[in-house]
Amino acid sequence: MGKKKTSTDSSAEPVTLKVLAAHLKLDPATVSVVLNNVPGRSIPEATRERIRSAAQKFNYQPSFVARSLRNRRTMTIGILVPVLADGYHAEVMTGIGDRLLEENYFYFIAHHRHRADLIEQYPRMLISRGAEGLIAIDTELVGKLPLPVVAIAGHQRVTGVTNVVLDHHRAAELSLRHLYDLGHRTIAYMRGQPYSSDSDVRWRGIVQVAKDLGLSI
Amino acid sequence: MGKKKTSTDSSAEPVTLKVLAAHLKLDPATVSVVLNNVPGRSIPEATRERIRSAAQKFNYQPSFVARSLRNRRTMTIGILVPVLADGYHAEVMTGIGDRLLEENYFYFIAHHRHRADLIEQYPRMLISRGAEGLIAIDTELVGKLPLPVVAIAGHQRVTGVTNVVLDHHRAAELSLRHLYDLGHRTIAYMRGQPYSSDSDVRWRGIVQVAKDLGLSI
DNA sequence: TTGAAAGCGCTAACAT
DNA sequence: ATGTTAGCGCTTTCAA
Repeated sequence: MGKKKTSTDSSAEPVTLKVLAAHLKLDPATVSVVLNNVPGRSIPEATRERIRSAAQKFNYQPSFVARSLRNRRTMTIGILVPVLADGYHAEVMTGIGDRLLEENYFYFIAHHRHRADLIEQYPRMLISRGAEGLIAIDTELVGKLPLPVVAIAGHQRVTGVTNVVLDHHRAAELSLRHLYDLGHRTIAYMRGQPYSSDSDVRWRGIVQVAKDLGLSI
Repeated sequence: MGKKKTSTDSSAEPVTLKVLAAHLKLDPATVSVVLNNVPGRSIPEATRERIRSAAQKFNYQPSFVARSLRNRRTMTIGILVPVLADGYHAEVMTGIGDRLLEENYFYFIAHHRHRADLIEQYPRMLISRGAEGLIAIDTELVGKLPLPVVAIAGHQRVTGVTNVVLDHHRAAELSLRHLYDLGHRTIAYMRGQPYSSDSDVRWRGIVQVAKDLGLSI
């Protein structure tokens, strides 16, 4: 094991597109094009192979932040939840997380312990961090946010029932619309527990909106 | 409420530093300097106030991705966990999350359900996403990663005990070192449950390394 | 078949 | 007291 290296390899300078391209004596753009399989570009298979194996060899990992900045897509969702250690919420999060990871999304989780200041602060932070959508679990968001929000109420208050109906339809609208905009056409919905007060109305909202969008559930 | 606006405000073009500066007839750099309270720059309080109130008025939210790219700091940690719906792990995550959020860190969580392919894949994805460190809860990572890793084993296997000791010291080293590098000097450590097999050795590792670094716990 | 240029939004040096 | 320049790492026209 030659050279000096810290025990964490933290000395290794990251291999960017640029260094990779320099090593290949090609332009970063070309490398990018190949690695991303951009269609409609004629590049000989030989070159492609050269590039791919170099990427492999140097263990090139594209920078998601750079890509996000350029593409204006972060593939990131923000999740708001009162506490993490709640069985029901954890199940919901699991379901959400599964779908998200499958779709190459990651998510930030922020738990607020019902502190009003945090409930107001975190959404902004999540937005600032590039969240493309918010999922609020058992969390009453204040004000309208400039991005799609899905509200999942675990312990629905009895008061404000009228809003609940609205919220559910709205949530369905927002969530499905968002996924729709992302190009998804087949969407799984985890129906709530039968004993949960809002499962039913939420389900109806989903079905209704799905029909409007011509989606299959 | 004039103009047309969608119900989600999704039509609103994001207010960047540039548009803010343009509106103020100042340079983006100047605005940035003021909003970030960069020391050692003489800018009249009047101008500062103008900038600040404009930022407020337009609800300017700095782009974390742009900032991350520029500063090479993402303020993001990756957390690996088998499943979310586990009481003990949830508690650990809560503690971690609390500290992280306090320190303005956010975290990605990836749950792998012990699937080997995911355990190998997720760390790369997290790194690619800019995670500055990884916390592996009850997760046996494969190979050395190019970033600080803290391993927290919930269900410690009886075999491989020798590694456990090493791992704990290493974890302590890595985690504390990482926080140390970030400038932290006072660090809270959540000691494990007394009945957990590895609480003790882990604690000793922490204490030892902390002493080496001259940290207070 | 490949490269050059521009720019996402931000900030740190270096002018003015 | 403020502006200009450059560049983080990437991708997308558009040129060669």
